Amino acid sequence: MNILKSFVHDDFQVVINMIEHQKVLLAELRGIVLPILPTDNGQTKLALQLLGDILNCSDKAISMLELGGNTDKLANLARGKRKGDKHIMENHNLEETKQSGIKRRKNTQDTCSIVTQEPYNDGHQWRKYGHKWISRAKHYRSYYRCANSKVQGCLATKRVQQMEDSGNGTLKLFNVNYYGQHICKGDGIANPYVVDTQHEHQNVAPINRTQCNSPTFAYDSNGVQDERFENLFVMPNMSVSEYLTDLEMERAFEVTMNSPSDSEHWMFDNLIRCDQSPLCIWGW
DNA sequence: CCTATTTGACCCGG
DNA sequence: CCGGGTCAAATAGG
Repeated sequence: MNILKSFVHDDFQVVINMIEHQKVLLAELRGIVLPILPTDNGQTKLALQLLGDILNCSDKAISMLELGGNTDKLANLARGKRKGDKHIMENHNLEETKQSGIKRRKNTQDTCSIVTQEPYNDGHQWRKYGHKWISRAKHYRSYYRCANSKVQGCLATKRVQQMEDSGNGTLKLFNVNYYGQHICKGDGIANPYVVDTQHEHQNVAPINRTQCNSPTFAYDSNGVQDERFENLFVMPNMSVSEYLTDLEMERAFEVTMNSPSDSEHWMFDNLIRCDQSPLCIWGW
């Protein structure tokens, strides 16, 4: 007999909420620990991996609870496959499997992707030039290029794609892919303010995971964060996604990217910068 | 009126 | 042929 069957819907929801809270606490802990950990250190990497594993376990637990004790689905999930729900696994592995799917990318060099729970400001001003429904991802994908692309010929572009949510609809993940380096100077920076994450991290939830195309930093399915993004923070405390619909979240992304007035609400990476701009997300 | 965004069409690689 | 990336005309908003 499945013990889960004795749970009613509300019981599951309580547990889900607890796990969600646990994730938030873990994120806060991560924000506290990361700045004091030495970089280029094996133990630091191990710690990051463990944190990622814990988050991953939480996500899986939530997914299982979302299935509400359906033993068949649960068994399939445990085996890593779900009948009639193939797209969910495909979405989950979208970034890994897309290598063969991506076509006609002009500058596939200097790519970098960031997965964030919230819209975040990367410090650059972007102009949207496309918006397309991606069938495999079951969400729209937005295409942006640097606002200085015309004036300064900056070729930097980015792609914002909502990923599958955590299952209970309250956690929306966005995968932000960057292509090409910024060659623009100054004007493209949407926000001149930089919050010192070394001192402001107490109340923020750090980003979960990142990915870069460097061969030495292959994507880790366990969510191990690239050390170059250790201090990339997202919106503090509360989750915007708790209040917004998909479209509103999309809009929030756009507004955030272009609204300097929101500066005090967002934190930026203070490590990942390039020569051209103090806020350039590139650093290599 | 100018600028930014939206959106359908087109292009291209697999 | 299909899916994904980009273009550019139409539209919205200041």
